[in-house]
Amino acid sequence: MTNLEIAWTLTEMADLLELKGEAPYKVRAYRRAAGNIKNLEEEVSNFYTHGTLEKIPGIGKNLAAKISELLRTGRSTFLEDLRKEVPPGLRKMLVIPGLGTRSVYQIYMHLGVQTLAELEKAAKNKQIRKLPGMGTKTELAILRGIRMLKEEQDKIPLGVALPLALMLKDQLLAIQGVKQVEIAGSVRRGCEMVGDIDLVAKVTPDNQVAAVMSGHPQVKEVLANEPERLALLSNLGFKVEIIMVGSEEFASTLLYATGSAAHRQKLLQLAAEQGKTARDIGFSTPRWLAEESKVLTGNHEDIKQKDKNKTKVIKNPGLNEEEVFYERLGLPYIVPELREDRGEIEAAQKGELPQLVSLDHIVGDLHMHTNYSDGAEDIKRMAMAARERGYRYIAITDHSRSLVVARGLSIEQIKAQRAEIEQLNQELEDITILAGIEVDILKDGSLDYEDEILKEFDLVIASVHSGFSLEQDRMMARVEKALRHPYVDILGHPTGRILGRRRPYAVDVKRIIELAAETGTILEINASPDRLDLNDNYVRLAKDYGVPIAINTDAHDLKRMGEMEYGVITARRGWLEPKDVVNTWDLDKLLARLKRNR
DNA sequence: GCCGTTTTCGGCCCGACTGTTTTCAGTCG
Repeated sequence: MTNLEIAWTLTEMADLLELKGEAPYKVRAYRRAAGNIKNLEEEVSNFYTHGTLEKIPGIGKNLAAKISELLRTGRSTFLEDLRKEVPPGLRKMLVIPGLGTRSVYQIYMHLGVQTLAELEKAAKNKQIRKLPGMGTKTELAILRGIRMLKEEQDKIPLGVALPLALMLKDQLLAIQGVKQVEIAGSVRRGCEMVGDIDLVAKVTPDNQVAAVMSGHPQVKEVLANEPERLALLSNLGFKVEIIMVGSEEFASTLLYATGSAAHRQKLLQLAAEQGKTARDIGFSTPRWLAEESKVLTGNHEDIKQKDKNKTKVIKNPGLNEEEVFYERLGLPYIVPELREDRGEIEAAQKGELPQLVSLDHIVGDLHMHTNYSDGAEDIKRMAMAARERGYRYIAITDHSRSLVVARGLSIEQIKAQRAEIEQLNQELEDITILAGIEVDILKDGSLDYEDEILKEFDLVIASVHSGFSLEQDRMMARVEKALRHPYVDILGHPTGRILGRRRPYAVDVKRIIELAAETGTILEINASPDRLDLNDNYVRLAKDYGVPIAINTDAHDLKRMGEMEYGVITARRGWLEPKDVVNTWDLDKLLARLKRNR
């Protein structure tokens, strides 16, 4: 059992215990344990083997016993008993903003509602407002929340899907008869939310993929087992699709399975314009998808069975061999992140594809928290970890005083932190620490410290952390005031969305981008895979307006500094080049660009 | 349920906002 699976199991226990009305500190202990395990570098099973589970922070005697049972048997009698007591369907309702455990349990007890469908029905039938402490507003919040959930349709964030896909890739490579594996589909394109995980494997006819993967400990159910296609449902509820083909079909299959459908369609259209058939360019629909694609694309020309004899055999097919298909259309290679039919084929034709930013270009991280506020590590450890990543600078940006939950900094703490940073800058070589702050934008648009304080920082990020439900006029006035502030260098997570959980607050993002351009404010791509805020489309718009972007992790611990990758993927999907991203610049150039120094 | 003692018990992130009430419980960050 993987750390992620254990963490998810503990989280389910926490949810069910909370629904049951258990003591809040007990519930929090489960959640903390889950969080610690999720972030753990080492496998929990190693601790188990050595009998040192209780060495893991937040794991005591009780939780160690529960984890031992999980690792020994793959099951938990404790959880199974809990599920009998509290219907697991109630957990999904907790995602609805405004509905907490007390309300969900009330609704269950009074109306017997156990699923989202039943909840929606009860709300539509005006049953909710009859319950004590609930009224029409709650009913509307429920219907709104269910609408949001329906939009997501069981999708999973890239931050969960990508690590899983990489792990599966490694595991597949270890199976007899597997020569190469690549991730495909929306994961490869870097979409922020994905429906399933697609992998394309180059195999020999006697491969053991189906046999091994069907019995895999993380597989809950085999959804389809065909000669060239294996569809699985994982324990965590994700769909995984493995396409198995021979060498000569690998590249075309990868291209096909990577999509997007719109991009594919456009390529075929271009081929037709050039008087070529799909077969001419070696881009015929794979057999395993022939039926499905009829529905997906409605294109009947190209879905005839592939004639292997007529397909040009490509030497050493692989990732780069996808280039051949583009070449045959007279195009340069188009990377997966751009394959969305958002003008990439036209740009390729004109030789105007962007030279996209990549992780290698990133030399700093301008948004991170320490144990001065709600981070887990001290400044030095964050700085050393950044240096190990090859960064040249970081900005420490803890929370401001209004954010009490996050232990926002008092004026005295700001001074103490500044002194410590100066000391560390003397001590540490090859990295510069900037003394920054993530200052709250208060409800009236004023900032959480006076200007005399703000001007002392090297860099200021301004973010909204309260009053999310202001209507658009007031919210925009608030953000505009912050953008116009002379000491605000970066606007943090500009829309405030949390994927699958919280909608963006009521802002006009286009207007924010215009204002950023006007005021010289940098906009953030918050790289946390829960946020990815700005998203790819707005990033592209910001680029069009010439607004520079900072890709920041907002890390609260060492591990999450690694989430830079997701921010970079989002930047690439937004067509950004290194020049558009301020934390690819050297420090002098960056500092000179800050509003305060201009 | 965990942790760290002041070592077997008491503290653990706390205050604002919202929707429901008419004094407050629940939710959220």
